[in-house]
Amino acid sequence: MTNNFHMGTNYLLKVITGKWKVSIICALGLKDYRYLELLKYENDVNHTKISKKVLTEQLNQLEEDGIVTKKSYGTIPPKVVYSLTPIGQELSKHLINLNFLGENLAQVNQANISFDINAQQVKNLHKEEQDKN
Amino acid sequence: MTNNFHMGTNYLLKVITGKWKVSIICALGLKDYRYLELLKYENDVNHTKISKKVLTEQLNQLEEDGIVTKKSYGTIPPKVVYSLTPIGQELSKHLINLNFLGENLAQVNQANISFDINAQQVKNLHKEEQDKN
DNA sequence: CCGAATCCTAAGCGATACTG
DNA sequence: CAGTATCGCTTAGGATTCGG
Repeated sequence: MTNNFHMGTNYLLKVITGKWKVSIICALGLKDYRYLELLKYENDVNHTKISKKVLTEQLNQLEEDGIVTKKSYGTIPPKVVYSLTPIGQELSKHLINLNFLGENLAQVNQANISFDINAQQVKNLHKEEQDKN
Repeated sequence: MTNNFHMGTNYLLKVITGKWKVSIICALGLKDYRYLELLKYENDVNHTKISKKVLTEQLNQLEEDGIVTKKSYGTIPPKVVYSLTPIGQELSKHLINLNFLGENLAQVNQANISFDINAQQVKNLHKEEQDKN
């Protein structure tokens, strides 16, 4: 065992670090998605809002890193379908395996396992409330 | 299977996201470390420099998240020893399991798997060169 | 020897508006 | 439908200095 026995792990972590990437990979592990369909799914399952800009960013990075592929049908209106590469499929299985350990840890830590909303989003919620009045 | 089958994974990822955390966990998986000893180890194995502030931050977060524990001997000069919790031990095994997949992915992507140095560090290297002249 | 305090920069994320 | 472009806020990480 060399000194660098964790470098592969580190690289992998870098590839999947990003607020929505795990969620995206796990979603695509079950079925392929079109762009807006995926956007809607992410919003629903995580009970918060992901912007199109960020979804595009994360998908592009995952594509660049060999986790997802996209197929564009040259139609109008456009149709683009995202799916996992073989290695992306394998990764999604590993991620789901980690879920049990993560839930276990969250329970020990008495942590809230749902998605966080940040300060800016709280401000916006406040603003929405005020705009109603 | 609920819609939230990846939330535990996401929580776990959040806990281990941080430039040095994987490296720290894997190191402590092999043996316990004192503070400066760990600092030196991280610098050596990653061929770059980790500041004491950041090491302290990451250790504190890992402690708060139930991955590491520290034991202070009340001596002068101080002696503090860091080690993994049981769940931290389990985590380190999972991380090492991911190493193969990560190396595999890096090879497919023809990516350089070593630690990156960032723009600021490049600037500092330049500065050092210039200061010699 | 083991940190805490301060200051700084770069990157990530989000809201919103616009386009082929 | 599937994205870009622009802007602003927040956070992570690093350099450096000080303290018990």
